[in-house]
Amino acid sequence: MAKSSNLKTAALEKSSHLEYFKIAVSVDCVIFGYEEKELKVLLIKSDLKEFAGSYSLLGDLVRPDEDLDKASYRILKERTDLDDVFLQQVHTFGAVNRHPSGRVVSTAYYSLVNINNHKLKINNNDLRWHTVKNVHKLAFDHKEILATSLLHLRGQIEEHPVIHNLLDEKFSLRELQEVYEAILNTPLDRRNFRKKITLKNWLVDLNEMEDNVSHRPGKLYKFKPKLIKNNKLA
Amino acid sequence: MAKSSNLKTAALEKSSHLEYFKIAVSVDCVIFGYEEKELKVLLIKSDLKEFAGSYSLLGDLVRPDEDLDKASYRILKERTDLDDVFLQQVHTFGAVNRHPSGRVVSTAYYSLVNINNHKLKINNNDLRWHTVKNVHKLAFDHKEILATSLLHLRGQIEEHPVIHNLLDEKFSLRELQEVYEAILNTPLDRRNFRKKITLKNWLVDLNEMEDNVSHRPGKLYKFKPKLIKNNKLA
DNA sequence: ATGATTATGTGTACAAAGTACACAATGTTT
DNA sequence: AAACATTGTGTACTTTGTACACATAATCAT
Repeated sequence: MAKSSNLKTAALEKSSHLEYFKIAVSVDCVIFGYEEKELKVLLIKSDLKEFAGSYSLLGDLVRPDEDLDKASYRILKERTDLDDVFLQQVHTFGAVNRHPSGRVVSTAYYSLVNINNHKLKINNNDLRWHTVKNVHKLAFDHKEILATSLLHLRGQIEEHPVIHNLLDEKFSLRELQEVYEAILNTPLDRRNFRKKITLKNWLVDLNEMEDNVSHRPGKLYKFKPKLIKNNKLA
Repeated sequence: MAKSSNLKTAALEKSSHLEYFKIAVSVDCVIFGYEEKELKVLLIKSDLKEFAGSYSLLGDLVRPDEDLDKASYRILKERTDLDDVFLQQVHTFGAVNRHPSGRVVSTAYYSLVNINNHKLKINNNDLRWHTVKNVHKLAFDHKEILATSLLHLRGQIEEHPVIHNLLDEKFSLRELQEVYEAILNTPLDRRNFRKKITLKNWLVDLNEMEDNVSHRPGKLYKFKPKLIKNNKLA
């Protein structure tokens, strides 16, 4: 806590502005996953009486000595044990009455994780994956946060290869298309999808085939390693 | 301040989480204007000793009983006396040491105002318009906030008619193009610009001509009123 | 092993949008 | 009336988006 002396105008001197330090800052993480052709989101049963039975996003208060971005990583790490994850700020929600227990301004981050690679700290029924399409009510303003984050995600996947975070390293074009369809909630034309992906030039042909399907196997691809590295915020 | 009784887990009960209420929340407004073919930004001389001589964005702490969005309107109103203004959240900056006097998480908003219509509370030399291109150093992390907001603005003007906030009601296509060129910091082809604008279908031909130019006058246009109304955040 | 089933892999015709580029018309200044 | 400055306009080409059908490869059931 920098205590600066001789400020011309002590705009933030604690002693004279104590009333301003009555707002808490939190982070809410919208953690998207993908499984069985559905876009999922990780939710936890709310522990507040006001929202008994409701689910909410994973959030926590930001510590006074913790960067906002770091707080989002901490929350993700605590909940999923994931260390090296795609995470991006979406929006900050600051309505006065958005939290029943006090004034809390919350910054939303969204994340994409591969569900199968991380069946980790998610053991109990209070913390589990929900199909985004079926999420109708959430505690606090979390429904709005989820909706905003989903729109944000839909914009991102058109321009950036962030979607790789949801898939295994190797995947077929069908699998990739299914992820897009799940996120956009709309069917896509197969030939046009392949043309579009080809134009983006994101993929490497592995010269391997699927071997676990009960029909003609497709070719396997991966994302260009360079793109994946640039994907991280940190 | 809702004091809720019988919380299952009092995640935010003040008494037990006092240490979290040590973060202040502020809003910084990136107020863009346009004058003499240049994109401008409204800056104020910093009143903190650490940044003596530096300029900073217009910002203020958010009051405990004030919505985040409302705070940005208040700041704009206080500084420019503008009431009915385009304002949009950009990003939240939360590095621990971004403010020398304490922990302050700040949410940036950007705004577009017509400089000529609002020569208002800007009387003294500590608060004035600066050409964005010439802004090199700012107090705090405000250079980064400005840069982020400018990128955001560049994205917005391609998709939304927000630019009307910078112009008088009636304008020629040349004037409109000059605003785009100032914001994008690049020259545009006149014929292609006109085609693009025509396709967007944002303008109404007023069947009037410029009368204050010393050359062939251009036709005057205005933005469709419907678009302008949808422009506000409320 | 054969036929039915399922999913892969591919190309063309058309529409929409972006880009590069030049010349005649209109008003002002001298 | 000539020089100047700026408006207003269109075409050819490229790129991107969209609609759409058929042969091929592997599995499954009999």
